[in-house]
Amino acid sequence: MGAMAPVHHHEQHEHHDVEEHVSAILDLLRSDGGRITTGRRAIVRALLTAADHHVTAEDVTAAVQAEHPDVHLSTIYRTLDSLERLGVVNRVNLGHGGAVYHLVDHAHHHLVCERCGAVTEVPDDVFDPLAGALAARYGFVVSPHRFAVTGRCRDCQ
Amino acid sequence: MGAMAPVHHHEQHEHHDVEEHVSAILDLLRSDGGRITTGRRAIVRALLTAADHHVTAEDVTAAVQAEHPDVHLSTIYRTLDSLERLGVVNRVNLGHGGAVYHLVDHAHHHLVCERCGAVTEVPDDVFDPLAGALAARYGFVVSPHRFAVTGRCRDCQ
DNA sequence: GACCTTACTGCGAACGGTTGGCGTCTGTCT
DNA sequence: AGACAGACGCCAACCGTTCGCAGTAAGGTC
Repeated sequence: MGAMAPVHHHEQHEHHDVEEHVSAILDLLRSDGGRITTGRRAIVRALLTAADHHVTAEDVTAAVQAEHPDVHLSTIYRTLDSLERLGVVNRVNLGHGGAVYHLVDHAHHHLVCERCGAVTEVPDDVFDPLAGALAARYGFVVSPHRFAVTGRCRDCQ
Repeated sequence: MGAMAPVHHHEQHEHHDVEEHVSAILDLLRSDGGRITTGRRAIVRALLTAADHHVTAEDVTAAVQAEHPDVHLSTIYRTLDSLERLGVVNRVNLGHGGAVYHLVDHAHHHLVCERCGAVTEVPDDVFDPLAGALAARYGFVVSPHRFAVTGRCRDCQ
């Protein structure tokens, strides 16, 4: 059995991880004086299992409402807000359309194509020299992952 | 006389420059098939004489309406839009509140403090290494001055 | 200078994303 | 179990911006 269904085991394992992670985040929420509701649990789960790392409030709403139709949009905003304050997610304003959220441990910056709208993730280290220079010259500490760089992607030159 | 009122002369000179600059931009607008109206002239003048380099559509509206009260907000948006297409101004989304516009020849990037909202201008060259790295690694060409970097300014650490 | 085309205008309504107030409900601590 | 503080659904308002409309006027052409 073990050798016959490794993928299945793997999925179980991932599922287990997700639930554990969900609980950890909810605990964080509770230890901050917050309360745990089914809505919040679903929102956190949606964040952890999102196909894309960049989800809009609308994306989260769709995922959550698939299972819990009466979780209201404003609840999603409020919960995402709480999660951001707790440092669980980052909210990034990509400039066009709504903001996107992603987990802080998916640390990266964003390149947004002003033509086709494509979002490219780039690792932090590309920005390190810039961050260093800004800190040294201006005393300005860049907030990690809070901003997007606009330009033209490879395909849209 | 010349030695007695240099400032006055200087102001006259600046004023002359501004009107010349206004005309140059309006000519650009016309040569693109556009038309010149008192509203547009006032909008361009407002841009050129703005105290701050970063003006919101509201700022422009206030300045324009001081002299021409019936120039409508939507006209300002439309004109700023045209000017951006012509490459006269850049529109920058600072993330909070409205977008700001500035002349392209005031080339700079923006550091926005997420705490106090202060905007620091930084010269292009600080970003050159980053822009080079993004172009080399991702084929991504950064749009000059279209984005803002979020973080904490020196006073808000 | 009159004319005609077409762009620009003021107006106001609508948009999209987000926030706020309300009264009710429900976790959580004791 | 009871009490209190959050969180909830609902929905209206918010802000910056865009759009459609009908009217006006700029600027090339004769």
